[in-house]
Amino acid sequence: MKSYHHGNLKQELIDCACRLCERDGYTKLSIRTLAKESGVSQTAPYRHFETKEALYASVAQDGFNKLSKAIHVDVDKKVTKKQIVDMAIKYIEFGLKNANTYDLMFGTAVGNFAEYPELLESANSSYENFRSSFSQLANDSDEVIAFKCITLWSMVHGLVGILRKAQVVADEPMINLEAGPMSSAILIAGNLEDHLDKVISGIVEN
Amino acid sequence: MKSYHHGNLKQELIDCACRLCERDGYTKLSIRTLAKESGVSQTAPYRHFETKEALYASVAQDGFNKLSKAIHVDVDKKVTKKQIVDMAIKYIEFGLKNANTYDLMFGTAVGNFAEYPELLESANSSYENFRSSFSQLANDSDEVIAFKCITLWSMVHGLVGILRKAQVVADEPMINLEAGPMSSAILIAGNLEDHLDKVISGIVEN
DNA sequence: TTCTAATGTAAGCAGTGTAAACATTAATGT
DNA sequence: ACATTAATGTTTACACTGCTTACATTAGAA
Repeated sequence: MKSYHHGNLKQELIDCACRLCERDGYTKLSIRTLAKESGVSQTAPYRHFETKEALYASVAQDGFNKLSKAIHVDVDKKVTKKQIVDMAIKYIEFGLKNANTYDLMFGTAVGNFAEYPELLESANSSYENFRSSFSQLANDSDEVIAFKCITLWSMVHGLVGILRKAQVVADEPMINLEAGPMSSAILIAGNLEDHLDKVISGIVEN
Repeated sequence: MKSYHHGNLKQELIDCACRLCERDGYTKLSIRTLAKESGVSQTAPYRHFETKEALYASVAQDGFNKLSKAIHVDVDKKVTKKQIVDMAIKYIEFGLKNANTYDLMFGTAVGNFAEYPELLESANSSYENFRSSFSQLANDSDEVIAFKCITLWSMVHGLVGILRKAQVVADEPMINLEAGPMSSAILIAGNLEDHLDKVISGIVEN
């Protein structure tokens, strides 16, 4: 005995989309199967998402919120370099554990974040996590902070991409990643923490 | 007066696909329009590419070949740090100028390079460009070379991603990229070369 | 010259995003 | 309390997609 109105369809669609996107990759997601999964008609989702891209935007937003939590550093007290390194590792772990969602966040599936204000805010907020940590590390100008910040962000972002591709590009993978839980991948990638420490030192100590 | 057999369909399909992928993004490419563009029937392409992914693989392969040319450094003589920095800049320029193709090369559209041996070889060859340059820079073990190499590659790869997103993520773009020719974007991103030099120093000087 | 493999075509299936017209109900204003 | 409206659902349909199957043509090898 189900009522005509679902009651909480939008959130259920988002949750379901997040699950399916992460499981199968966002390209495999169809609005029709999503609707079926939620027990509504094929076109019901269009009452909540104007286009498929808008749905992607919601999934990406959820991803940025989770990323913010994952890399959060308490900035009440002064931030140490070690905390920055930890943050970098947390970031990379997030990118590897949530690879498909990460694609949605940083790929081209959502063309222009400005069209989705909530996504834009979540993305900016993730960036702000990076920025504020750096601002508590040394007495730099905003400009220098921004540059250090972007340099680190680029590095961890790039590492996520390369570590994922590494399994694929080479006959003998350049870094031997286990398929299993990614925390062990970090261990296997071995010197990663040392290297992050080294390169981050290069960034931090001007 | 056209003959039943096209004569050079495969290469024409690849060329056309490269053009359309770079212009509109690979998601917009359809095999049907590609066939129409080449004046053959809808299903003719399937005689040369088993699946759409196989077509993507050819486009990606072409991308890696172009990348190799773009970043090539003559390794007969000893390589200087400045040459490494130049290579990094060339890489970033390539990624920004050929953004859509770059997505195909490093995204998930082609799931497993090993299924496309020619693609795999081109990709490995690009990597080898990086590796051999580093090997001419200092007397490091293969392992150390590999790690330095991956570290730099990750950084420039990440920069490509972030510089592209930067225009989108923030209200005020973090780095003010011109939409025009990307060489000017590099100029506008201003301190980029300095920063590359700085961070690369951190990598290179162990 | 004949046979075969390579390469082309035609027709059709199952699935997609999304638009338009209509049905039901929750919320709102008097 | 009731009428109206806005929100949210359904039905139907269109144009498009990747891909399969069965068949047609022709280039090249035997």
